[in-house]
Amino acid sequence: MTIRVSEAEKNVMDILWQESPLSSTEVVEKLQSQDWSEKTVKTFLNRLVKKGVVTFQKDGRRYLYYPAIERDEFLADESEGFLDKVFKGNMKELLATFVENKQLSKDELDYLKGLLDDKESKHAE
Amino acid sequence: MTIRVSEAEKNVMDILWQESPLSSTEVVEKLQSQDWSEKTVKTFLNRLVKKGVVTFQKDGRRYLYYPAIERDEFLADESEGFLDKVFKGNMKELLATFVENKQLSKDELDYLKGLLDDKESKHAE
DNA sequence: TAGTCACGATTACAGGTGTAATCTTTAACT
DNA sequence: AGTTAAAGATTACACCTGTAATCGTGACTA
Repeated sequence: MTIRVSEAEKNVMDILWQESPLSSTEVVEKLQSQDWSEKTVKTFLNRLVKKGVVTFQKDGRRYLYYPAIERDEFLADESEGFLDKVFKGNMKELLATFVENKQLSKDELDYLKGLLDDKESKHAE
Repeated sequence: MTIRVSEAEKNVMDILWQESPLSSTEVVEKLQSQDWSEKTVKTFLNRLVKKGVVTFQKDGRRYLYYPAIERDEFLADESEGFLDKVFKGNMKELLATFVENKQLSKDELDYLKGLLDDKESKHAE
């Protein structure tokens, strides 16, 4: 089940998660900031299809691509892997690192507190 | 400055961060659970030295290895990269994903709240 | 002192990744 | 209908990674 999407490919997925289906040309356009050759982007689309994380429908001579996995599922998966690999599963240390090293805005702090309160109340149940 | 340590190599770093300096043989022993050949471990040590993240002192015919980078610095770096690459810098989404998907113990929740209170008070200053 | 052994250095090799260029096919234009 | 341009398919190629095996050398042993 472990999804294997490389870093560069991830940028392509992000585009498709934002909007789909898209033709390869459209994906290329939306990735202008990456400064990749059109060929490069098409290579990634191809690889993503082979990996089973992108599918397509034919539309005449071209394909319309769309993601075959959910963004949320993917993020959860990546996060789990990161926690395990970098922090050896130590959630407290991970959270501490993020909270310590990035100075969070008051907004972000409050948001996080809200999340925690939610969780805490579920514990109470 | 961006540190580049592969996943397998990271296991070696973890050993050295726990205790150093260590001879290659000692590192191999401490990595038994990984079920790697001794040769493999030595390859990693070599690569880590070439990457400049591990150094050594000679002790007769063998080397005593120790980390050349701080664990904290490394974790902060990796975390920053992860936030950017996977969550495109969206800290709130990252936090939500972790807090939602892993069920935190009451202990972890309290710990985290403590951190937040600390931070919040600094905001007030 | 000759042989062996253990250590680091060098080499190996397949699969993944970044980054394209070239090939093949076919829809579309003249 | 013939030509062309664009789309996807295939091929390229160097570097990184996982996973070792082999080489060269100096230290230790019989």
